[in-house]
Amino acid sequence: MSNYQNNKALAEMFKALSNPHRLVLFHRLMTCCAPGTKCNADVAIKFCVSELGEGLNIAASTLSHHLKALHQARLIHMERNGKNVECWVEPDVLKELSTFFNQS
Amino acid sequence: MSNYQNNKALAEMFKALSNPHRLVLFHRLMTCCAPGTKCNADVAIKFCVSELGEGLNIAASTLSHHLKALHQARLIHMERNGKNVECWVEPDVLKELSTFFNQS
DNA sequence: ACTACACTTCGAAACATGTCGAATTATCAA
DNA sequence: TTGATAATTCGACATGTTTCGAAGTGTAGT
Repeated sequence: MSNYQNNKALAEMFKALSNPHRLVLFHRLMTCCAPGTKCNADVAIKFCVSELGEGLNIAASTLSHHLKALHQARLIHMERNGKNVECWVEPDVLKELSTFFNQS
Repeated sequence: MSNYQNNKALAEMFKALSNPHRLVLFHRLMTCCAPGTKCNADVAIKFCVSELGEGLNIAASTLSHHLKALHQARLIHMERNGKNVECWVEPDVLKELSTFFNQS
């Protein structure tokens, strides 16, 4: 985290994860593999926006706003597929964040 | 991150790290060992409040406010020692955060 | 007791965030 | 082309954050 840009980018990731609703959304995308197995699949499981929001009891506009925030922080990817927009997490970002807290 | 309390506590940690100034402060405390060596010392290096704020160009009251936020999020420890207040990071919290992003 | 130093609390100002409903855009199917 | 479904943008409001200087608290030395 030596340079300023990196610090700013990291702070923006943490800001995106600082809201309980967004943290749930990210966690749903993050735990892409079967429980107990190591996540090393090349193809991440994708969720569409409305699927992700299930059980959260927030308006669709709020959900969209939160996912945009996660996307702008470069934590998740989003891609339109027909009527839906699919969201997923690339393993790279998990590795980056994991090693940040694990560094010497 | 299955239960609600854990989610809330994690979100509060990320909120504390979401401010660039606080992230710098935390990082200074976190990188307690010599560069390139694994941090496995039992005794964390401690900094007093004013030392931590060096070069950040923020008012003492702002610095105090930020450290309080890190402390309330359970990211850092604080203890008065004479005129100074010493701050440090316990390795446990780094491990917790590292494994969160590394989980299956 | 007085002073100096380190830090915290308070009050205020500017700014950012979370949330909603309504309106808008995008896509597909009939 | 019309309608249905999925998602986003907009405007508004309440609430929270960042920051400062001023004032207050705690500790050590004179």
